[in-house]
Parts: sequence; C-alpha cells; structure tokens
Amino acid sequence: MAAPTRMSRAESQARTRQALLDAAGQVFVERGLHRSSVEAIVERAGFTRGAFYSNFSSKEELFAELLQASVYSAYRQMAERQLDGDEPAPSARQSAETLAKIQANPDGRWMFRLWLELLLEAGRDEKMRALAVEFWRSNRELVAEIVARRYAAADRKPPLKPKTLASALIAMDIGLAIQHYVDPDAVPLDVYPDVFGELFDTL
Amino acid sequence: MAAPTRMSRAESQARTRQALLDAAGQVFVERGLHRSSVEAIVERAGFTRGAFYSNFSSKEELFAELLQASVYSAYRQMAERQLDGDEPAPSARQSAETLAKIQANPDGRWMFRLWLELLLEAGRDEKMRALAVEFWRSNRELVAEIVARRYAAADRKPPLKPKTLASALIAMDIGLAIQHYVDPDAVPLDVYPDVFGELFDTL
DNA sequence: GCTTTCACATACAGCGCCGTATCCGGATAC
DNA sequence: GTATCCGGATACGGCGCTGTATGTGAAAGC
Repeated sequence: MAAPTRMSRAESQARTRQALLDAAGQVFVERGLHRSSVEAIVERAGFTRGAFYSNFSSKEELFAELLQASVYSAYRQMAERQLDGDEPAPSARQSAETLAKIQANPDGRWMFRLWLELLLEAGRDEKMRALAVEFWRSNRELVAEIVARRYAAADRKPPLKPKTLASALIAMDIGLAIQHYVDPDAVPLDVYPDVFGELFDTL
Repeated sequence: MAAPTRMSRAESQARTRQALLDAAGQVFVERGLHRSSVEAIVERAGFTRGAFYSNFSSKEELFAELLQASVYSAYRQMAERQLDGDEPAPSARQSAETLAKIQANPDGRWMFRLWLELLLEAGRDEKMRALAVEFWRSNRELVAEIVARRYAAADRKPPLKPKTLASALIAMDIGLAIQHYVDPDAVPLDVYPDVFGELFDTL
C-alpha cells in the first residue's frame, strides 16, 4: 500500500468523499445521471452504501457538488487565465482554437456530458437551475469583459452590447460543440476557427 | 361521447396508439424521459400496461417514434415551407425572428425539452444517435441550400462553404435557445434578430 | 488506558416498476 | 349465427434500488 495505513479521521473521510466523487463522475458519464444508482457509484469506489449516506444526503447533492468542484472550476480557471494574463486578448480565431481543443480533449468531453445532464435537470429542479444560471452568468460576464477590452484596445465601438456579443460567442461554442458531439464527421472541430474568425473577427 | 361507439379494430388501435403518444409527450416533458414510467404514461392516457405492450415494445421505442412523428416533422415542415416558397430567401435577421418565435411558443418549448433528452441519449444509445444524426444532417442540408441560394441570388461567393455556414447558423440558434432556456432574463429572445442580423447579414 | 465518538459496514423492510402469461369481450370472417 | 382473432385488461413473479436502523472497530478525548 502506498497510502499510509494511519490516517486522521478527517483525512480518511476526505479521501472517501473524493473517491466517491471520482467514481460518481465516471458512472454518470457512462450511464447518465438517472441510470446511475447509488449502489453502482459506491461499488465503483470500493465502498458500501453506508459510506455514501454518511457523506452525502442524495445523489443529486453529490451531482451538484461534482459539477461545482470539477467541471465549473475547470472552465472558470481556463477563462480567468485568459482574462488575467497581461498579453493582449487573442483574436476570435485564436480563441476558437482553444475551444476546439477543449472539445477534443477527453476531459473536456466528459465534462461536456455532465454539463448536458445538468442542462436537462435545470428545466425541472430549482437547485440545478440555480447552479446553471450562476455558472452562465459569471461566464457571460467574463467573456463580455474580454470583448469590451478588445474593442477598447482597438479604440472602436462594439456593434452590439458586449453582453450580447458574449451571449453570441458562447452560443456559437455551445452550438458547434453539440453538433460535433452528435455527428463528429459532419461537423468537425476544424470549423471552429473558420467560423469564429469569419464571423467575429470582422466585427 | 362525441366519438362513435362503433369503431373498426384498426381505428380503435390507432386511437389508442395516438393517445399513448400524446400522453407520453406530456409525461416526458413534465418528468423527463427517465423519471417517466410506463405506468405513468398509460395512466395518463387512461389505459393499462397491457395496451402499452401491445402497441410498443419499450419506452425507448415510443420515444423515438414520438420524436420522429411530432418534433422532427414539425421542424422540417417549417423549414421546407421556407425553402419551397418562391418568395426570396429572407434576411438572417428576419429568419431569426421566426426562430425566436418558435422558442417563445409553448409547443416549441416542449419540443425543445424532448430534443434535449434525445441529445443526451444520443451519447450512449446507437439508435438515438442515428436518429439525431439523421435529423441534423437533413437540417444542415436544408439550411445550406438556402444559404447557397441567397449567395447565388446576390451573385456573390460565400466566405465559407455553405455547409459550414449552415452549421454556424444552426449552432447560433441552438446556443441562444439553450441560454434562453436556462436563464430567460439574462438572454432574452430579442437578442435573436440583433445577433443574427449583425453577424450573418454582413457576410 | 479507558471511554466516547463517529465513519463506514451490515441488515432489514419495502416500494415501484418491469415484462410476461393469461384472460376476456367485441370486432372480423365465413 | 358460429368460430376465430386480437387489442387491451388482469394477474403474477421478481428484480433493483432506496433509506433507515443497527452494529463495529479504529481514532479522539482526557
């Protein structure tokens, strides 16, 4: 065993919790949120249902935490890195290449699946909707800020409100990602730079 | 009873089938595909499980038929109406108003939900994926055709392949619809014409 | 070092749903 | 009019999962 056999209670529980979160991520991606039973999750993690119920109150709660901890934070980190960096804002075409890479990346793909699950859930469950709303709000603001800076740097006036442009940029990302998800051959990832470059760089 | 008490077997069965499809649509929208039990569907339709299993072999089969019969045909009809009409292709801004109207329409909204359910399922089930692929392929072709005609009419060369432009147009529709679905206040429907007009009409 | 605590395991009771096997009554065939 | 057919109802066995109640051994408190 690489792990020390002696652990404080807090450490031990933290490990269990994380193991459950990891296992849940895998199972959710494989089977989907609803087909995933608590049993399947704990089995994957090597525990029993007892461990689950002493760490989470329900599958939905775990799902929410998983999204907030893994998926959202990953997205945000990426976006903030771009915003905080002092380097000039990249062109739309360049940004599109980054977005395409996320979709190409296996991690990006499973996050995308979980994100879809959330989307569906958001239509019915208030907590999930709140989570989704919060995420998109901050995302839009971030992108709007980048857009605003770009226009300021070029000393030009944006043709639409930065927030609207942000919605459009995000929409294009989502829309292409979904089409690629369904039919990778018909909508390959290399349309990303072309579309973004042609549509947004001319503005 | 408005309905005649005498019906041929075929008629009677067709009614049952349709009643089950209608009921299923309602239940799917309310609870989601996976939370909807066969029992709930037949109960809503006023039948028992016996009726279900003598008309469909599984919930998934019914779902597929529901999508093909109701959702897809509705979308396609709309698109074809636009293509077949001899009137000149409308501007992107004008088309966007139509798209926004679909999202505003209650029928459009529940179709959108079912469409999301399919999307998720398409990631795991081959039959569902085939259904989704087929739908998007024909949709893209339709849009690409409209785009090509527009450019031909204006005697100009499209800046990207019509098929790529079609992907972009569809992507924008999907992306805005999803954002509006999650957070109608932050992304209202009236961004549709602005965004489409600004981005696509200039090309 | 003895007691207390608590994370996790085990045991239990039960629900909801599935899919099939069988039955029934009215439509069809002749 | 009688025999047949079959769409839908009823009955059955059973599985998978849930959530709680209880047990246990190892860390924490003193």
